[in-house]
Amino acid sequence: MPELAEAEFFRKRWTQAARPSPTILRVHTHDAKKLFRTAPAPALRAALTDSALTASAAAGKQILFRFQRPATSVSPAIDAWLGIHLGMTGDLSVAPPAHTPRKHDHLVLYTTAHALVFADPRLFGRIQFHLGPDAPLWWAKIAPALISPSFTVAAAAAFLNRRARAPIKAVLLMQERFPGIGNWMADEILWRAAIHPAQPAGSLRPAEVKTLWRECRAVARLALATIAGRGDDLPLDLNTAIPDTWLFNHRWSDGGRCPKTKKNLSRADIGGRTTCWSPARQKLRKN
DNA sequence: AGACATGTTGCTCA
DNA sequence: ATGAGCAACATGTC
Repeated sequence: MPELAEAEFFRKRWTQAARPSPTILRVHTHDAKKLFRTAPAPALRAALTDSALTASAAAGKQILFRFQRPATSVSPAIDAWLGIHLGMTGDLSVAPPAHTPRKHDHLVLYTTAHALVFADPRLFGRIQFHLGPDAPLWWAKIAPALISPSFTVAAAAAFLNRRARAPIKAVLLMQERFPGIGNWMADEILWRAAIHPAQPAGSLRPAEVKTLWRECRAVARLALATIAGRGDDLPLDLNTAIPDTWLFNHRWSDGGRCPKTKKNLSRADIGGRTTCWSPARQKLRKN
């Protein structure tokens, strides 16, 4: 599921649920080695048990939760960080405190009021774990957010030049410069910017690069405003949340019409992903 | 039955 | 060394 706005939605959902009773009484981990590759489950369980969820953040498609436990006469203080990447099918939900873990519930944190559930059927997600007063190194190295002042048109232009021969669609999916953009956001951005997804990144004119940069920021802002919500526990239904004036609800199957031109949309594999665009407004330019 | 899926990574080849 | 392209990962759904 998750691109940047959904990561923020899920972060809020867990954080909100933990607000009244932040202490984790019990931790369930499912035997999914793949998910816990860099996070030894026993150490994670030991650190999180009796700790309180005290802070959280989302960056790109990554989510980070901070857990703290003050020192007592019998145990030292704990400062632990839980990183979650939701992959393609990951989901953070909130269940009653008596929740019995289901087949794909790989991590469940129990408080007095709730069970915080991480489920992921396809196991493309990642769980990371870090001990210490500072956030982990991998978190600090995530590229600047699209909506931050550090995401400049110059930085975007330089990156496009470095990836000059790759289709612009593939370049927008690169997290090292466009954190949080996934398949549907990339298509939405290119559609709004009126740039053909197969256009080589290095062939964009300066005005097009600027438009692309502006639409990256606009779509990131709009997606956050439309999707991230307040973290309530209603199911996240993007088809309902996202207006039909976006490309989003028209892109999934053959036969869709462009909301701007009313002409037929095209679909093809570009940059290794199914891509949808409006030929009437996104023209491939041969140099 | 078969195609397809909102993601990443590790491998090849240029 | 760097970049481009692709298979692989694992499971559910249409």
